[in-house]
Amino acid sequence: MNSQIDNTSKEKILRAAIKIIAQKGKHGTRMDEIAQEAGINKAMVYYYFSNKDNLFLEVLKTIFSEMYQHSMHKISEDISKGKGHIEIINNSIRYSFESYNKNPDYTRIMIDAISNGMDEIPKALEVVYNNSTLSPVSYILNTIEDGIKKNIFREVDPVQTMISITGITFIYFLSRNIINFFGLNIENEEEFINTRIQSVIDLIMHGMLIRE
Amino acid sequence: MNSQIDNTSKEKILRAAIKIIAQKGKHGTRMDEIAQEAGINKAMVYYYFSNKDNLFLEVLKTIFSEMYQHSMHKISEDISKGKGHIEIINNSIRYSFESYNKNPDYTRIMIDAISNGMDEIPKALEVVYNNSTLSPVSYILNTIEDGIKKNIFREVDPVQTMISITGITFIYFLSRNIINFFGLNIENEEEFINTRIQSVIDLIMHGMLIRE
DNA sequence: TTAGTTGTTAACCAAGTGGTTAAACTATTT
DNA sequence: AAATAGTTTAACCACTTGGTTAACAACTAA
Repeated sequence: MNSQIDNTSKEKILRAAIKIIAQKGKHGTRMDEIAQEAGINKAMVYYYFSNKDNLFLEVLKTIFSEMYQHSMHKISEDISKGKGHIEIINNSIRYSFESYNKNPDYTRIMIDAISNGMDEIPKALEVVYNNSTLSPVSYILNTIEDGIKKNIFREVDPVQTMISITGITFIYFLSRNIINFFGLNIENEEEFINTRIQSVIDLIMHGMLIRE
Repeated sequence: MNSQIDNTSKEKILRAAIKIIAQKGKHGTRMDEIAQEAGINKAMVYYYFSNKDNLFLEVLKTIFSEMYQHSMHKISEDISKGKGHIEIINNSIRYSFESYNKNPDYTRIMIDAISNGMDEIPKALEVVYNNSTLSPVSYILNTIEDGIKKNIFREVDPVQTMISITGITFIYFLSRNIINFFGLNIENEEEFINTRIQSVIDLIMHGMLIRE
């Protein structure tokens, strides 16, 4: 109902929870600390979110749906503009980078939830997927499949390629904190990410495109 | 000193800790639970490992050094056998898959530690790196660089490519527990991993090799 | 004005939680 | 056999933690 700045207590708690959970993980996070970060009494957290598990579920729902919507919006815009297969794939890589980079807290929580195969994930994804059968994943998959039919891409396995693209875009944000062990010393991160995007697109396109 | 079955209390605690920490993360793990899993009194955990932080550090050291040694051994064997650039890269991808697949507990703890950029990581890596300046990473890097000079590989950025290879091999083990959201329903995992390895090598090689 | 609903707080509690201790038990050394 | 050092345990403790409660304020509706 309140699409204003939404500075309600509930929203403040949610934002505080995201911040703390990103730092310390679900188990490492204390309800008291969330309340403190939000600047309100701990009882309020229970008033609005019942318990820790439920709060965590709401956090996941928020994260998945926000990230989903960001990618979904941009990709479907490209498709409706009639952009070509190559550009759609390349842009989807860019959008993923944007998304992960813009929301490091979201990314951290996602990694944690995914790698631990948390039970909450299916529930969180329900919210995201229940309105449409379409998703960024299905868009990319269709683009790859169609690109193969039209002799733009080699006969790669679309699902495997999809997984590979996800991994190749995800890895930097997963290992951001220890990236120096790759022998890197990143001074300007924005610049680094741009060269990384170029390098990823270069590798994937040479990997997928038909040789002439 | 004891390279036997090493069924000492200390070793039992370490193995129990790895198992529990993989399941519940560092913060979610209770010292009591580790003791119970190891079948000994909790005080023994403190006797051998002082405190939780130190136990966790020892766990990380064990994991990193075991995984490091496995890859290191296999890659340097290939190099000393005089294998070619392409085969070295392809095999290193296979070895990573083997490593991650054989030790899911290790992989989970690694992901957790890396994504949270834990302070213990540098300390844990010291143990691994202090004896030699060589590492699996440096071997791959050198192979890529040399392959470019010899006109086998395209003029890719070696470090970026190294990161990409890491991501592409890692992603399945990161998302293993929610892989069905990619539209997959894996019945025979061993078989799946083999097709995944093939697909990864195919994509990377087409991405790297010079076109003729 | 008043009665109900919603939002907020300080104080509280039972169940853990990491960590300790003192005593006992078991090799090993002299 | 006695002293020494290493290993193991039950019981303990101070403190934290998720969750509750009862009273109170503030807004809303009649």
